[in-house]
Amino acid sequence: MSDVDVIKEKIISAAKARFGHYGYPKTTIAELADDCAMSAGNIYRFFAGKIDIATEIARRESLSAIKRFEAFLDCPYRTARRQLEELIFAELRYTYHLLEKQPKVLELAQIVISERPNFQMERVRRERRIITRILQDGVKTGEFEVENVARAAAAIQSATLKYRLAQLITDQPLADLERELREVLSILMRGILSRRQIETFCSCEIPAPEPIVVEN
Amino acid sequence: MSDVDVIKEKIISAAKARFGHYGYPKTTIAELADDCAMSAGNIYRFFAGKIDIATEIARRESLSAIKRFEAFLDCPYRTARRQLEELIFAELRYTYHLLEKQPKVLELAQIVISERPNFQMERVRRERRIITRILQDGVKTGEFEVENVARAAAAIQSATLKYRLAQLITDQPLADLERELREVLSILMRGILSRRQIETFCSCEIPAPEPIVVEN
DNA sequence: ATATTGAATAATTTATTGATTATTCACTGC
DNA sequence: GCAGTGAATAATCAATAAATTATTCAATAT
Repeated sequence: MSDVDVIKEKIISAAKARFGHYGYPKTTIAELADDCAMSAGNIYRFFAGKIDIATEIARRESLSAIKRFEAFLDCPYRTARRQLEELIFAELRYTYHLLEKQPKVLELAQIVISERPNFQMERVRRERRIITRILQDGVKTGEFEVENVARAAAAIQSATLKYRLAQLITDQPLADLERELREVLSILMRGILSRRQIETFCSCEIPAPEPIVVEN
Repeated sequence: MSDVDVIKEKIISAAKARFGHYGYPKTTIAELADDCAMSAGNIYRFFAGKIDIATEIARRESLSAIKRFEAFLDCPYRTARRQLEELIFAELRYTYHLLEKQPKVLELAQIVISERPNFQMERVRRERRIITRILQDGVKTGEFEVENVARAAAAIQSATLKYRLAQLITDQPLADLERELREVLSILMRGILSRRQIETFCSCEIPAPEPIVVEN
């Protein structure tokens, strides 16, 4: 890690702490500079602007979440179906808890999105790639049967959108959302499972709630 | 219609015109009163407050839209599936065009929702009732096969949420959204059709785009 | 040279004020 | 008594000023 990178990390780290505690607007560049024992002006040798620090933090949070979800690809579940269900449930629970326990994260996300409109695109694409991968596996083993994997992945992503933005759309409690998602997935799964699989269809492969710890 | 109701209508009518043209915030009670040839204070004998006039207008718009969609229940489509598909597509197109052509409607809706948080509840419930009805019909004729009609209706409503709030969630053009919805519905339908129906499944029952005129 | 500073400037936010507007209500006319 | 008024009050909004903050950059230190 280069010198520059070390200092960047120091700034990011100070910003994480302050943005998380006081929020983005209440944090000043001068404070971050103080935390890093440097002058305000010097911050600009490492980041083009305040919003870019926030964007970098959001990017990392987003990447770490995605990485967490990508882990489901290596998880040896019995079925692709189970894998897909676990993935979407994990997303619901993870983001729900994150936004509930760390309200400043939501604020930061909203600010970054409004200033950098295509920030979300990367995350959406990455998430879709995970879904695509699972679908491909399922198709290969004959578990799933879809005309076009890419389009099906997009459809599944859209159909479960509510459970990734839960708190922005509704004030239903988590248990409610989980019950609903269970039903949505049940129908979606039935919609992509192969005829062979449908014969033995049951709607209960979906995992029960379990506590999730939100990392910092 | 009582005297009071007549005057209420006059106020509503003036408000519709002004809210639609200048927007809610730029319209004053004094102007509405003028339009109705009465004093500002007198408005309050008919409505508890400015926001209540807006709420009544929004409620009517919402009811008229729902009524329009309820008409699909009487429409003699070949299949319940087709009926459901037509319904959701109609909702997408209708609200998309409404919000696109009459931006003040969106503004009004957002204001009403923020001031009267459970305003949407009635609409959501009514819409779900339509879906439920179609599902019931389909189950009766053996076209659909679902464990629990009410829960399935809720699931279908959630899974297609994006297409009822399109402009609030994405900036995709209508054609894009229609293509996506086609795929979502294709999967959902496959997920609720009975085994018998699945045998002859095709993914093309969904109607092609057609222009929709937004009423006032 | 390169890294850093801190004062200067530009942009934003906050506070303050003065309108404007929503809402109430004592009063008027029927 | 009921419908309606309009002046009085409360609440909100818009404009301005004041203060703070982001950003730049000439000067300084390493």
